[in-house]
Amino acid sequence: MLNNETQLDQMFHALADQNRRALIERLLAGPASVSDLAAPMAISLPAVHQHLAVLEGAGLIKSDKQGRVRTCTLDTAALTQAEVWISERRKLWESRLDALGKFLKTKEKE
Amino acid sequence: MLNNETQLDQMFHALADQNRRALIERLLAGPASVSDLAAPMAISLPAVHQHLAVLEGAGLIKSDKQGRVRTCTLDTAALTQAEVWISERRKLWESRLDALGKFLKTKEKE
DNA sequence: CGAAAACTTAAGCGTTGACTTAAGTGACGA
DNA sequence: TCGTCACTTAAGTCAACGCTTAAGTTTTCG
Repeated sequence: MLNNETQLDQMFHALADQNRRALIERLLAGPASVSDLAAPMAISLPAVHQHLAVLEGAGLIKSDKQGRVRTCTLDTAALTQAEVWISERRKLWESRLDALGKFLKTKEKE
Repeated sequence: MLNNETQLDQMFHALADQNRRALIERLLAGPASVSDLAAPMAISLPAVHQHLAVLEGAGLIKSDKQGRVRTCTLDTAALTQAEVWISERRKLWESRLDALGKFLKTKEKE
């Protein structure tokens, strides 16, 4: 398994592109083939293929080829990892702010 | 204000770098000056400066210069936005999987 | 068999990113 | 006042990105 940091790098990098987020958005409606995914997009099919490779590398989607059709599906395990990273830090910071607020209130009384 | 999409692009892009995440991690312990932030890092001070600019552009930190010292602070408003984007999609997908699971169970009974 | 479908690979091109070193700028402090 | 500190700006390098067009490959179907 890959290093955790590298994992996060790939994940956030994958999410930092509108076209890739659009692909995720489309996949929320259910699995789709590469051409289905490419159809509504303004870019070429090879470009979509490359985006899908990035998403799959980041663990955000899985895909399976049957015959000549590759079907892509969302996989939220990775998404959850990103969400956890963010929420842990947000919470830590917010509790720190709370503590600071209380400290300042205590100070006021003096 | 910037386009929401662009906002997410900047945010996720900012998070997709270990050095920048390390800076965030350090700032969780409280505000710090640019040199404080640069000290434990393996890169040059101008490089840190550039990372801070990216973080600030994404709204992840705020900074204020007093005299010759710039003090940086975390700002989780942006973090929350990223977290919301992710969690909305994860939930949507998971509820879709649940629905699918129920559907398949119903099928089994037939 | 042979053509068309559905990718997939390759090569190339212009842009952006993550650094670096060197050279500023403005604020302290002796 | 003058050197030092704490950045800040500039310029340049090298690799990674996102995209394109062109040329494969493998299935499928008439």
